[in-house]
Amino acid sequence: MPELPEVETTRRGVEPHVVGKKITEVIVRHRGLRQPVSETIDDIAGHAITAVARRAKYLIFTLKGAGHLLIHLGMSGSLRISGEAEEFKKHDHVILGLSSGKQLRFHDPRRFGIYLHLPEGDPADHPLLRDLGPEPLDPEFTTETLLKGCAGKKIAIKVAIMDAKIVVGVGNIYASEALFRAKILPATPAGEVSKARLAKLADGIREVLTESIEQGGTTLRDFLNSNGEPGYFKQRLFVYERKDQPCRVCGTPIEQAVMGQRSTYWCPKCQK
DNA sequence: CAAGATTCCTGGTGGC
DNA sequence: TGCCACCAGGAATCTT
Repeated sequence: MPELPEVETTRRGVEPHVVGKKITEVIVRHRGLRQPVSETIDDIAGHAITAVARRAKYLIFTLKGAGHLLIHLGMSGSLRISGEAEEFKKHDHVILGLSSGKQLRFHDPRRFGIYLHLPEGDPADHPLLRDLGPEPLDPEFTTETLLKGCAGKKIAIKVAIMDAKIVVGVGNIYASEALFRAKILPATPAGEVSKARLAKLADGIREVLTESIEQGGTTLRDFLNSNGEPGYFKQRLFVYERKDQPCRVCGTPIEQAVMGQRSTYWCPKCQK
């Protein structure tokens, strides 16, 4: 489900409810995520949450005196603040009771998510984070880094910008959207896109992610923020899931094909 | 190596 | 209405 804007929306929604609060209780209702929920997860009870950060599509909770929590929402995960009296939903897998009396619930029907406790060390050194590429909204993401990532590559540019070693956070929706904004056909081999066009693409990636965050992310089917509300960026999508519908710029029907095993959308007139 | 395919899992949708 | 095939915001791990 969630790409960078949805994860950032979640971070911003959750942060004010958890920072400064102590974890009073840990309830694990289903351990079987993409990796099993950490065996040491119960040890975080009694410790306060001091910060909530994001790296790529991961959320990192800093726990005073108990290391960090590393959470990934996978394809269908969400974090929600709820009252302790609220009944558990079917796929509420991990619940943290907070000193405010509220709860932070991790809900994930498909269980592709990750919920790990890192008792010690710098989370940036964890194998899941260690080899990640640049953050698209940080200054380290430049035309040069994108050029370096694409150099010599025969894979479609659309597949390349979804590769977390080249740039993180760009998932299937925003890959198509960024290419539309940069007027680049998604099937173009990554190594054949000129530096000038990669500069446009870097701009497109930054713009589409920033605008989506401002709108609270994209709700296609089931994404809800930490308050249970949808994101409003869907109405601003130019191509994603708009096969055969008229291009919002030129009216030409939007085309669709599978690239890198994922549905890809583009306008055959606006994009070259 | 790079590139492509498969895998984990549940739920919603559309065709018959 | 039921059944079934197919598809879905990710990404590690296979095979080719």
